[in-house]
Amino acid sequence: MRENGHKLTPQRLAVARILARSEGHPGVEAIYEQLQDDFPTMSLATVYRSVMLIKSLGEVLELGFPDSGNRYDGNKPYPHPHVICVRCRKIFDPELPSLQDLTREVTAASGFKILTHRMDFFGICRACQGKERDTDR
Amino acid sequence: MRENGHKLTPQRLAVARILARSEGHPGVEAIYEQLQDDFPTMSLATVYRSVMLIKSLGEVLELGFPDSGNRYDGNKPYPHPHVICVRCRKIFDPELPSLQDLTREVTAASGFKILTHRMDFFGICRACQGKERDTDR
DNA sequence: TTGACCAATGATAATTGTTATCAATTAAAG
DNA sequence: CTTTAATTGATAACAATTATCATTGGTCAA
Repeated sequence: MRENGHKLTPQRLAVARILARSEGHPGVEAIYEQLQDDFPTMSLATVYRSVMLIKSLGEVLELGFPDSGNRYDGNKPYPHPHVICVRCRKIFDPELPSLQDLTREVTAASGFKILTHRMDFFGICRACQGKERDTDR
Repeated sequence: MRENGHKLTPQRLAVARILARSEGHPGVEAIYEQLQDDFPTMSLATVYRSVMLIKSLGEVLELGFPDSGNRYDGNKPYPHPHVICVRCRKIFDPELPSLQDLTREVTAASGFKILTHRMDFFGICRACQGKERDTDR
């Protein structure tokens, strides 16, 4: 990761590293906690700023949720569908061949110049389906 | 609109009426402003509470955005795709035949029990494409 | 290598959209 | 009408994020 007129600080490097390596889609708080070992004095504000910068460089995809913090995907920093477990909050990336057809249809149906999109499916993951739930008792 | 153990107040009626009649997808603030004529003393909190109640009755769809207030759709209170203009913030409902295939693929690919979904396309609407933009000068 | 400058940091205040609190009001049932 | 619990209005509290500002520290030129 090289910079375009931005200073390369240890803090930024650390955040970028975490984003690049995380398989699950971490939130700012999760990133902050992972940094506690190596950077105990690092401010939460710096985590926000670093993530914002990396996002502006197009190296991370931001997944905003209105009721809970944003999550970040550093592995596929371009729009793609997500499947989210409403129980354990895990996020998966499904392969959806029909997606191509759909985006074509959107342009045709709306006349918009489409810039980006957001596609989230919410449900119960296989693991959580296995566990007993409240309604069973 | 009848109630299931909830009192029918003028405020709730007014909010429900606005939600049912609005073609554009209004936010709480927009609803609040429309109410100023008939209910000048009505509290913003009551707007929030009324919308929340109506949502819990399944009569309105909530569209949450992390950076800007939520918007509401009282005409189609079930999950469906939206096309949103990033310039004027207008929201349209496109017809997307491929949607059926896509939801099938999600279930197959993820193993999730899908409960709901959220599908937003962001771009520039036809009207805003016509207007000159900053980059032109 | 050193020094200076300006961007970045840390700590915290401010902000925004939303929910909670609570005394006063009012819809609903008798 | 009266009673009573739900609802309202006003405002405080809240959570996630952004802004502020004095201090620190990368970076680059000498």
